[in-house]
Amino acid sequence: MKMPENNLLEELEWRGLIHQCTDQEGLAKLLASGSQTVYIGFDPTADSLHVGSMMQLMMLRRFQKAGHRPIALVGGATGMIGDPSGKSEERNLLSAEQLQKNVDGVASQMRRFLDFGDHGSESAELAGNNALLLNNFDWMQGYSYLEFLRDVGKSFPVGVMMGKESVRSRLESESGLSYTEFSYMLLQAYDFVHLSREHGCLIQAGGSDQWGNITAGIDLGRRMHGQQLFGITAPLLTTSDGRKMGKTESGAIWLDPTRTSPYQFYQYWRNVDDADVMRCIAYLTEIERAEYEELQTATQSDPGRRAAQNRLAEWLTEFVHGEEGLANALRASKMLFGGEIGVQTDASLSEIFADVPSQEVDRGLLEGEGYWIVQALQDAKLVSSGGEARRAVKEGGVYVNNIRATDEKQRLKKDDLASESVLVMRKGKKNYALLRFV
RNA sequence: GGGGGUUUGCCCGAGUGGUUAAAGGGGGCGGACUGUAAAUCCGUUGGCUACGCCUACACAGGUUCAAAUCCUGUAGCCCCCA
Repeated sequence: MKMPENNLLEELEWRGLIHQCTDQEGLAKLLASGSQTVYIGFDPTADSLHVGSMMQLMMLRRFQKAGHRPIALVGGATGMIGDPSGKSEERNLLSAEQLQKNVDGVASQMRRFLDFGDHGSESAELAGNNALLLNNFDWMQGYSYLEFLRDVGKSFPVGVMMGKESVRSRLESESGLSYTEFSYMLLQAYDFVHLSREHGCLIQAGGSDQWGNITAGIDLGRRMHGQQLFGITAPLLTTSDGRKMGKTESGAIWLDPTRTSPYQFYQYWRNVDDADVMRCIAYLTEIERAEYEELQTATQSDPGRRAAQNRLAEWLTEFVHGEEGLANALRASKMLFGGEIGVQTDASLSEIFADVPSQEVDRGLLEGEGYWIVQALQDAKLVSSGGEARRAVKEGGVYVNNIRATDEKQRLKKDDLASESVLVMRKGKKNYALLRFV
């Protein structure tokens, strides 16, 4: 068994990953005394993880690398209830089938972050500090309501529960709080106690929004078994103006390449604001302190180079999508940002423009007098009316195969194709659409 | 139940019989600048194969050569009296 390294907390500290900690000195002693077990819960609200959970997975990974054993707990049971923390409204309940699908999807993605050994199940528990993947549905499903109330509910003073931020804010809001969500805290608290008992897990980590739930678990552990448990939370990954990172107008950034392509993933990080980029590097990557400081200096002295953003995007894309994913993202980025298209093959265009929506149109349109550009823009769905198309051309915002079109009367012919059968239409800086002539 | 007011384009908000497809601002979209940024500046922002035509100012009808602008009715919002 690898001996734990002492500098884990130091590392978390310089990375700014310690937001709150129940007993940092005690925790430091505990971690120094030998390999510990730490857990973080993940909400299976979708069948893929997004960048929000990435931070938590990296946290577990950091523990594992330091010689501790991480438990990734997917909330098959708690997911059925819904955590009110940080939510302004009552959540819709997920169906059992959907939940199972989500648990499976999320579990497979975790393998990139954590070493589960050969099994990734409880049987691997004895093998060093292999990670464990547990589902709280397994121990909650058979727990009767009556028993639960006697064992767990008895140790929960309502006064304390009412004092929790997550409960208070919801009670003050219009939407209120259902009894179901009010009870959520008990379930998560019990998870911690269960894990401490069954797996010797004394530490729970999480985002700062989990503080209330974590401390509830610690209290419960003390009341039920006189056990001392530890909690540590990381700050939430927000932008400098206070919004959650990892969200775009079109939705969350997912780890699943079919939901968010490696190219989009790469682009997201490449475009992170200067004010946020160093925090992203600290929170999400394993870039070492020396390089971190170099990048910080580089960002200050020569922000235009965006050394930090590039490094961040490359590091994360490679970590999540592998070398090939990164290579594709880089290639596509180069071409989509002003690169000349020249003569290509259908195959290579399809690969480069994998994320670009495409429309099929009749090949015959290119014959005779040709395919009117205003029509082409509409067919490509880049504009919603002919007027808008004409305007776009007049404004100089239309490009065919990355060459600016200036004449709204222009007709496209076979010679304009970028490959055997594809035309690359673009409006503005980065709105692409492919037209496939079939 | 009685009286008064209000209703404008994606949003806010001018306009009170005739160059009004509707001032101004916000937002959006283009462009320039730049770092695939921010800020700034410029342009544009109903539809139509389009120097013209069509549809639009809550909805329906009316007056007029002509209405977002006047009249009537319907609906939404607001205020006052009971």
